[in-house]
Amino acid sequence: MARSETTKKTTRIQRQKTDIILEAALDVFSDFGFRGSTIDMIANRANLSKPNILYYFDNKEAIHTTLLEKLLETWLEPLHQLNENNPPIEEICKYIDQKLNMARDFPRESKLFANEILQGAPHVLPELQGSLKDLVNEKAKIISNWSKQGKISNVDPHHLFFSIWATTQHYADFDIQVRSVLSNKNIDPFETAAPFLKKMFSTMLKT
Amino acid sequence: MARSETTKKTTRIQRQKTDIILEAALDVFSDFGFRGSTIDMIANRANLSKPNILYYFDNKEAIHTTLLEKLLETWLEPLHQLNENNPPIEEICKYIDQKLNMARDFPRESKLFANEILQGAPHVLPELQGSLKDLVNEKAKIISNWSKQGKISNVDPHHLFFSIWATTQHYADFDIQVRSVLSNKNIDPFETAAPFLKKMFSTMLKT
DNA sequence: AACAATACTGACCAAACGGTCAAGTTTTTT
DNA sequence: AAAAAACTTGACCGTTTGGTCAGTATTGTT
Repeated sequence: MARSETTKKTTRIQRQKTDIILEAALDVFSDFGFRGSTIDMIANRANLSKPNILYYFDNKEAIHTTLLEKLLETWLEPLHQLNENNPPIEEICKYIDQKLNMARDFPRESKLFANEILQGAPHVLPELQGSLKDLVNEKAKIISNWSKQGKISNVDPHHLFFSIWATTQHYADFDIQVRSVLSNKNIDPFETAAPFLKKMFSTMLKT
Repeated sequence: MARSETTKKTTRIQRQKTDIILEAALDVFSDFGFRGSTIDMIANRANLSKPNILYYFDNKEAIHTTLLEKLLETWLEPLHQLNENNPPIEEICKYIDQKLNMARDFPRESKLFANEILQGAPHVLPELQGSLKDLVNEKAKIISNWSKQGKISNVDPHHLFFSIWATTQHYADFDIQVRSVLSNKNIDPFETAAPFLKKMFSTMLKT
């Protein structure tokens, strides 16, 4: 147990330093993956000593786990908002916008998550099979209902979600490839991706 | 330089052992990433001793680089085949099929590539900015021409490619997530993904 | 001011890891 | 069959890395 956890009350310094460490760790982990990152790298980035890092976190994995837990909450939030009673295509487009904005504004979180899934989700597999699966199945029913009611075309709801995740997160996770391929470096990939994706998905969903 | 490289002729044993090592290394690297893999892990998987591995390859990075080079060739092959003179939507669907089959049949290669790009493409950045960019731009012109000729709708060719890559590779790279979310474990994600994706892209491209 | 609680660090340790090498074994060549 | 070439490995080395700890400094409390 980290020494700081032995005290009951969380002090001002504990909150500050914990935040600084997590911020630095997100930088490092998202760039180099879990195994590619060292506590020293995190310490340097945070301007703290290595033992000081370990004063606040039990070990390297505890930092990683804390980041992943925080991430999962915010990651699923947009999907929670999908509302059956609003116009279907508007709702889907809103979801796409939110996911794409997250890829743009939180690329480190996206990469951290991608790294975790690529390695077989060693830390978050239970969550995938639990809360994520439940949430997706719940929202998949909404899509199915819309289809049955003739409000949108007939599509496999799961593959619809997979495609939205894949296409939006791609701009964060494969950023280096996207920017390498685009000849005109002044174009912001995210700005041009938004209308493209919304057009693609809404065209498919139109009856 | 690896001792085996000092000899001019490549012997039977050299070819055999090199293949065995690369096969084992692909297993390991795709599962744990470059930094997460050790030469010992590769040696165990290959049923060889660590020094024996290093008899055939200078160092760990040389194994990795060899794998990436082999990978890039086959990875780009399907795009090379995109032919301006065939029916556009058929050609795109054929490309989607090929990419999806590669994700299904070579998931390790897909993960290896994803890992490399996620970390900022430290080993293949020149290729991304060179041959990949050139190839994509060449094929993007074909898409543009089809659009101008009214054969397909107006779409951004680059984002079209990004979306095809993202959606097809997603089934290999995020396999664990896909399977976690799907409630019916008997469904093969790849089988149901194929018609979904072909429908999505062809609907968007129809004029 | 004095005391206690919290925060911090230099020095250190053990394990893991990439890589080397001398010496031995197997295969190929003559 | 003998010599040469190619192949293999146990033992070893230096570095990196995760983590510990005793002691010091800072902050908060009375």
